[in-house]
Amino acid sequence: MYALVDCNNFYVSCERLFNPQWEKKPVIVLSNNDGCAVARSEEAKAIGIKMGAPEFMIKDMIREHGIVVRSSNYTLYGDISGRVMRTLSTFVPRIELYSIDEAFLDLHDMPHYDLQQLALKIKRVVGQCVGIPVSIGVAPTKTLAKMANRYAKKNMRDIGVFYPQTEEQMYAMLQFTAVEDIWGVGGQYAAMLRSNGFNTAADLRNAPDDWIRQHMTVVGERLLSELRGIAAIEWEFETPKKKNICTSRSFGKLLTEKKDIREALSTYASRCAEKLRKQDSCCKTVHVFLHTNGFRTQDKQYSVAIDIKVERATNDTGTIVKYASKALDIIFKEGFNYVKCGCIVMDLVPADCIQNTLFGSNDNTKRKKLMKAVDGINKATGVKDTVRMAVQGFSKVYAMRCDYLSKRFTTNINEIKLIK
DNA sequence: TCTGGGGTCCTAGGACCC
DNA sequence: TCTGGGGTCCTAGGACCC
Repeated sequence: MYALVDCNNFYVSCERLFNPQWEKKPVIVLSNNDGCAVARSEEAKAIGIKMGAPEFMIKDMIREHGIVVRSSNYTLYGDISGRVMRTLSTFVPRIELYSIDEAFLDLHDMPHYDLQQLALKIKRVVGQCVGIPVSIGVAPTKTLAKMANRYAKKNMRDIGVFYPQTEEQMYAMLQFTAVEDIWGVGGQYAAMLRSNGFNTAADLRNAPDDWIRQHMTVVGERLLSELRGIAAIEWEFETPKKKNICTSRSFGKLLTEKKDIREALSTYASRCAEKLRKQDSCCKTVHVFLHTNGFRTQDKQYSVAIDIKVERATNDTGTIVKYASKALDIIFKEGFNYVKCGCIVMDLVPADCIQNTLFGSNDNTKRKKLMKAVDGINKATGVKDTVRMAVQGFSKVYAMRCDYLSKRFTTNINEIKLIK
């Protein structure tokens, strides 16, 4: 059996943790750059704030209803997430971290009759120890556990837990779940399924295998199996290493100057290098992209990307920043209002088996030590660019907007909550 | 004025090989 | 009129997730 534990309106719940006066009030959290609403309290949903609604388009609603608005504070959410996950780990032998606010728990060795009680207990303890409300779904496959979780949220709000134990309960859940609300079915497949008469998970469960195979490939085949209670999606207990690592941001304002974009890009490239070192990988390709704002129809548009193969797989900040900078020199064109750029490091290989180059010095012991020192200092200060490449600069003209940012209550000594 | 960021998997089709 | 068979590797694009 699987349990899927999902934190309710996670970012909003994190914000409320340190501002309990926002309980029962409509609260939303915005995406980077204060762009769109990405988390909404139940009250905000009730008012009609849609997922992904651009902030500037819901200004009136925000004012009228006195909605509390927050900028994204990933430092805070990441720390609270860690606390939730550690608490969950105390209940079961194995846990799969699925996202910042979700985890699958392995219940296979738990006494079968007790699972409902166990789920209730987990929910209660997470509430007591961390203060974050969660919902829990229990079922024989991951897809059904996700579905049970959603059912708990929608239909059993006060209990917050759902474990379909009879055929009738299972059928009620499948019947209740529209195809577009199934994990793994997005907008495209949902439209295709509905136009062929499959409207709910109950319909889909009975779909002919070969038809599904033909229209939804092997992904659909697995989905069908999962709906029928036979697990087709495996556990992933240890987080696999990333195959690509991307750092990109929209700029806080439109940029036209190459030097400003270079500062931004260098910062993103150096962040990529850090992430590489964190998972002990090196990259063989640096990919850089840059584009204008497609929403601004009055502007000339330009969107461009380039791959650069590196001579020798690397995770050295200076080297990756240099390649990214070279890429920018190739793709940048004067005369455009740029809105976003990013760096993606690709073709990752383990750091301990790097192919040396035939010519030139392959001894980079000093650079490795330097990077280790840089990472150490930046970690100790809690500020990622305490030590940075000169080219990253100090102007920060590209910096994101975040007008409603909370303190980093749990990770920065200068920002802890004052009681009195 | 103002519209997020970071990933994965799968397939079809082209390039290339013998 | 008629133009082989079989295989691998790579990439772009589409679908999905949070």
